[in-house]
Amino acid sequence: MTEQARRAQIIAAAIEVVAELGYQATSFKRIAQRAGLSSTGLISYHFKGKQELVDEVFAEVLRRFTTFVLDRLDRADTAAGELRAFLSANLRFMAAHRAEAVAFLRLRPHVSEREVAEGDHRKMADLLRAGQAAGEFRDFDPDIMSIFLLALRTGVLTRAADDAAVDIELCERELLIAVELATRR
Amino acid sequence: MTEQARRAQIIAAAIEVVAELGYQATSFKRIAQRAGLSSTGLISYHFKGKQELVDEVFAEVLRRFTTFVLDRLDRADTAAGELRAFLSANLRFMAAHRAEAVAFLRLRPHVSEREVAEGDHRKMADLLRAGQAAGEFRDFDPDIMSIFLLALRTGVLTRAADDAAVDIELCERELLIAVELATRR
Amino acid sequence: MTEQARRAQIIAAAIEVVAELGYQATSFKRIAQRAGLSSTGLISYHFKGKQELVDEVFAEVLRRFTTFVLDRLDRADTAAGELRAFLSANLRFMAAHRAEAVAFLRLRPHVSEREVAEGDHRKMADLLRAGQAAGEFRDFDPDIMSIFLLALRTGVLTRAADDAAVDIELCERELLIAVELATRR
Amino acid sequence: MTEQARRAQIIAAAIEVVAELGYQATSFKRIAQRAGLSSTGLISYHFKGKQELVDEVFAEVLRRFTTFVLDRLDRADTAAGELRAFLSANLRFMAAHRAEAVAFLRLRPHVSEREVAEGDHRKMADLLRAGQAAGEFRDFDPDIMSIFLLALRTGVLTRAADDAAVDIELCERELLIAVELATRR
DNA sequence: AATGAATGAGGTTTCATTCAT
DNA sequence: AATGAATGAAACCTCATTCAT
Repeated sequence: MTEQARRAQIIAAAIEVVAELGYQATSFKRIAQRAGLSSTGLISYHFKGKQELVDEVFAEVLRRFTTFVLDRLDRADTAAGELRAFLSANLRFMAAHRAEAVAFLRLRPHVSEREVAEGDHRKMADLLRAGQAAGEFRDFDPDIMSIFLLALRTGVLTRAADDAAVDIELCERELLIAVELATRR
Repeated sequence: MTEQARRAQIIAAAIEVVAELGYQATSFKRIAQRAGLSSTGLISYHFKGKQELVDEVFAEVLRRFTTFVLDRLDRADTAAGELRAFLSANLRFMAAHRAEAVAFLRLRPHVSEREVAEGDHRKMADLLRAGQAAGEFRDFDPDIMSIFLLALRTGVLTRAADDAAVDIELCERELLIAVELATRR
Repeated sequence: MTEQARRAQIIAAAIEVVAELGYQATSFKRIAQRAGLSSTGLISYHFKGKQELVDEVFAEVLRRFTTFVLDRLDRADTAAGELRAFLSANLRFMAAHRAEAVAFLRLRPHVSEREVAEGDHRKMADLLRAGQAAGEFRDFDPDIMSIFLLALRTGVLTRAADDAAVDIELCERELLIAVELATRR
Repeated sequence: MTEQARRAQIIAAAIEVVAELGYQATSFKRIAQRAGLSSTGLISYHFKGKQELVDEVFAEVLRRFTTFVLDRLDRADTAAGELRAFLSANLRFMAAHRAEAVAFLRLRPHVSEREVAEGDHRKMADLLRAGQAAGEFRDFDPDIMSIFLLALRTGVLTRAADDAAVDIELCERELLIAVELATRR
């Protein structure tokens, strides 16, 4: 088996275990069992340590998340449209890729480089500034509003992660309305 | 020393440790050191197990949090006013009682009865419904809006917990405006 | 069992294991077996880590070694006499306390503070200087001669540790003569 | 690549690693990294096990050491002269080939056949006996004096290995004087 | 009520060695 | 001859919990 394939297999198993049992209960032993590996030594063979594994798992999830969102962003031609598309895509990711979304939320506090886990803030603030410059948004503080919008994103995802009964489509509709009201000129 | 006093002492130490080092690094050993206890056995003696300790610590923090917030809710005579007071009080709790607030955020995912950690939702939804009945709020889904508002509360607190440089008063002002816009009739 | 007694027991077991199997093969598991402990965790309970254990074991051996030697030093009234007594006592320690002596040699390279393991050099050089000042010794470089004398001490002990057939009393007589010739005025 | 060349390459890397990091930290992994090998399996392929590798590395270092010393022994025409040349050459080996000298000292305790590591003793005793027969040396026990002289050799080298600031030439001069005094008729 | 030593399971990690290719 | 992934034992260490005193 090739290095890349094995790493991918381990990462996939880790995502599942984290999503099901949470970060705390995610041990090398459980990942190895889930992946059908013969020993935990194999994980150490492919990853320098637990932190590297966590970082790579998170990076992989983030990559899929980002790709998913970006794919749904290109059609937007206004800042407000882009913001709507961003929020919609975020919620839909939970519906379409539950395990990854849950793993994303659970791993975030344990990623070694905080920057990676919070990479969205700057981009979001820039988008808001652009929308203000274009006259689409009212005159709020873009850095603070960025905190609000990402808090909404994360909070709704967390709620959906905790309670599978949450109606994500309904959340999406209501969220778009509320954000529109809170940001428009 | 009385049973109650001992438990309070242990809980106080646990709050500090959780706030400083996070849930993961919070072991009986560290709590005992912080509290100046002679043995971790003393913790096991007063609490049935780690989960009970965690639950009680969270309950205690939640009690203080709730008291703090309720104290600032009395004066409100409208639903919108109460909502504003609730949000303000929440943010101010972080400024006034940082350790408790951080412990609250860090313990929440590990509390055994989910109900406890999310007790706010029903009350918030009821408040929103009352406001809608009184014609103060527009016609959103109160359960969903409740998710949003608590997501904002938690997200802003989390951000402030991670980054002490966040200007909580500015957040408060902007948050009240945004929520007003998103909820008013 | 009291803390002190347990530590002493573990240290005693460690001395035996190191003397018999060498540093490399000295694991917590083997020490625990030798001491009749239920688990290696007990060692970690009494010593912060392996390095602390090693350091304490060495310190204990060194203490016994030093006491043994000092007890045989006080009768000397000249520097040359003290030097002879020192060398004699060193060799006799091997004969009288073989396990400690072997452990001393085997642990020395792994002690964390080099200073401790090489504490003799300064004192030896001082003794040599005193002897030169008193006209007992010829005009060698005392720091270098100190290296030679301790090299002789260590080398002979090492030889005796490796080969139990070495006649230590004969070594002692010959060593005193050789050192006398090499150092006298 | 030829078998012999590969073994030599591995041995060379092992010498460096042992000299730099000590025996304990010398793993197949580090040797492979140092040698630029693709896998630790290659080491196992060329050496039956770790012990064989250690033995061969030591044998190789010993060979170079011996050659170096023997090259400087030819000119001596008396036993005393040969002894002086031997000691000088030993100290100079450290100055000229530090890595090999340090590896020699660090590997010696781990060589499987003790005989190899202590091969010098018999030859040294023979030299001493010859010197006594020729009337150059006084009437000491040659086997014991052999222990002393090799202890001096090893001790000084060890000291120089631990502390690069030791002045080897000064040691050499002082050593020759001391040994002359201790052995001459 | 309190102590503090003891327990044993479980964690991550390193290691020499093996094996299919 | 070489590769590099795989193996499984063994290492040290931390943990919550138990228990005799």
